[in-house]
Amino acid sequence: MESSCRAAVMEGNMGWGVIEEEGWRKGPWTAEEDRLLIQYVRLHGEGRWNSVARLAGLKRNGKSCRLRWVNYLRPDLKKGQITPQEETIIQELHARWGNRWSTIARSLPGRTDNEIKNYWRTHFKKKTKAPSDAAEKAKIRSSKRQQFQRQQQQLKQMQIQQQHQQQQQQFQFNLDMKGIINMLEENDHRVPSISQETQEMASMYPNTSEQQSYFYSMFNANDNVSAPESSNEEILWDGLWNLDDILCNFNAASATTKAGLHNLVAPFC
DNA sequence: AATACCGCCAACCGCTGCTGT
DNA sequence: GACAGCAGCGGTTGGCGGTAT
Repeated sequence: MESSCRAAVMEGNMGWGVIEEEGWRKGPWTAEEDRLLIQYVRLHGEGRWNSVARLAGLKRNGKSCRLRWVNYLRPDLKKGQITPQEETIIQELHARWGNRWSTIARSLPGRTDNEIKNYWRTHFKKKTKAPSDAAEKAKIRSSKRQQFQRQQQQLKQMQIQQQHQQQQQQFQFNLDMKGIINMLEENDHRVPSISQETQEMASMYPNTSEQQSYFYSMFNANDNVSAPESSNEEILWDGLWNLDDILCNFNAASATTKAGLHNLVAPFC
């Protein structure tokens, strides 16, 4: 919103928003263009970006539309400054993966590769000014990485499938949790301490051991209760941030009330 | 008060890899 | 297997706004 206004202002002031030879508009997006793009994605979903111009009546090329959506309009984007936890994760992951911004972004839900890239450039690049042959070293690292990636790819695909199945189970579990919360609200009595409660909640699902262990890992991370083990490093890192997020919410909702419990479950929905 | 500098961010560009034919 | 089209990625650019001089 703010940016759209700013964009519109920029366009007005600077005469940007050029029409290319091919007829594509360039430069800052207007509020109207944003509206059309959002409408298009609602109707047709993400993807097929080259159809956007035709179907949505936008004079933007597919690339531009995709970028605008991914970096700014997506509803699941996290607004606001990078938190210290996120900063730590960015540093860790950059040390691990280098400039693979999209990979890093996948571990920071709601953050875009562009955002992380920009953040890194402005916050860390100066601090970590490398020797002159850094580019060469990076190339070598990159080729090694690609080799490694190919080897891992097949394994990864299998793991992704497994992960997807787990997510579906988790989604169902969250729906169940909502139901429980509704029940609690109906009963309208004070909720006991969160730790005790998590055990009670989990015990309500005696036949779904996976859900139970996941639940324990989320809410009892501070109590040294073992989380489900993952053999895959990336899944582990993906989970790391989610866990951080949950713990933040846990602290914020530390009042042992039903409202607090609401906040704990909300991030999954 | 003027201006130089810097951080931030949106957007573009070129390249690469994937997928369908 | 070759090719074309497309999506995605990383690098780069350029303007705005805040701060220092």
